[in-house]
Amino acid sequence: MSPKVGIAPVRRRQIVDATIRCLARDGYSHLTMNKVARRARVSQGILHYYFADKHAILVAAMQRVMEDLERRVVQEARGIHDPRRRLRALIHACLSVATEAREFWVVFVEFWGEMMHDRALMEINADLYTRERRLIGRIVTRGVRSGLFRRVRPEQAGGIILALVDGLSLQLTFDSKAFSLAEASRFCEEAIFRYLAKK
Amino acid sequence: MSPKVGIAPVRRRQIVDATIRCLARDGYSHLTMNKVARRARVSQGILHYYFADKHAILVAAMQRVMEDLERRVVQEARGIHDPRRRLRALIHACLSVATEAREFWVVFVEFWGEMMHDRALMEINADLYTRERRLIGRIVTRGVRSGLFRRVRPEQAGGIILALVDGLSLQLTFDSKAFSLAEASRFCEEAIFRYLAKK
DNA sequence: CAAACATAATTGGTCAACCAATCAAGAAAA
DNA sequence: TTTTCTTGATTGGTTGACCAATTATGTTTG
Repeated sequence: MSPKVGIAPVRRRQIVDATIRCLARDGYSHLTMNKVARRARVSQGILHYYFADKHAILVAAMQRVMEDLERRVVQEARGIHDPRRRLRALIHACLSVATEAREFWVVFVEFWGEMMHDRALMEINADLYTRERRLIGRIVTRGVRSGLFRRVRPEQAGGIILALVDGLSLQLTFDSKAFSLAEASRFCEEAIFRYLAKK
Repeated sequence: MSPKVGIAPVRRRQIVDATIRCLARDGYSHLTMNKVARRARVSQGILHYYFADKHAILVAAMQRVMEDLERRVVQEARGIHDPRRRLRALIHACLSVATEAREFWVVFVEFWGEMMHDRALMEINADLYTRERRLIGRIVTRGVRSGLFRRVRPEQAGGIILALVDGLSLQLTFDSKAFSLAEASRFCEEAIFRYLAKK
């Protein structure tokens, strides 16, 4: 009645993974269905069996990239209770994505460019950032309650920290001579802790 | 001996402008020579008369976007002598690009995605950012000498401030419900002045 | 001054390559 | 056998690039 049970999600993942690898390798403007099919080791036809069209594949790819990035960040800061150390871990996790998980970061940045002309992609991204701001906001709130940080709006602090991390990641990526990951980490921590310092 | 002298730069500019408007309107992945030609009100053939290929047009377009952005920022902070006010003006200039000169900002972000796979574009961008870091660095140095700011590495401060501005511009662009330009300006100034504050 | 000339600028059409999407037909699992 | 999966060839359409022919604009010369 239902042959090859459970193959659908496997195939979908296979296709999305191949898409991400293609994007990382050749960029958005050189992405073709043929390349994706070859990299996923399936026929062209099957792409349209599992996805309505190219755009649907891109939406799924962006979803996976965002998901992966979020998991990476959440996981890195988990298990640490001291807000200062937790923030430090989170900053390091975010920044090291740009250098160590370059593939993912490249695709992430590429999506920013496309988002501007694609409501569906824009919303996926906006949701991620709202969650991230809140996540960071909660860490900061804890620090305020513990008397470590000055009183500050959690969402605002989240926005600032996220902005700083994104901006430094960008410079780290496309201008590698400017400063190293270690330096960027130090700068970032210093700026953030001064921002959060009590007087 | 040389008919229509001086028309070449005019045409080139015409073509590059049309390219930028196309990018702002439809995005990188939908950019075609035909669209550019139509928007520039010239024939398709002439594009290849003035530029070797599509890539050459894109390089010229990126150069113009970067140039324009830099001019805008430099101009805004000129004539102000107090380092604090100057920094404030610069921050506002950068952030308002994302909202008021949305077209330019959109194209700017689109180029980030393509840069990753294009050495020529990457270098144009790296040069701009080096100059911007130094520009900001000089303002900060002045503030240090005047005793307004704590002692800090100029290039590092430039990197931090630029990162914060870029990151906030991004959130401002693709998540307009998060905060307004005015709020972003305040957050940014607060964070930076706390970062530069003595003790 | 004007006719002949030289070269730059511009056009519109052509073309091979490539693209996303479709489909008929068959393979594989239940 | 029936249903789901999978293939690979095909389709109609688009793309960037190229080019021969034409036009516009100066220069030179008689």
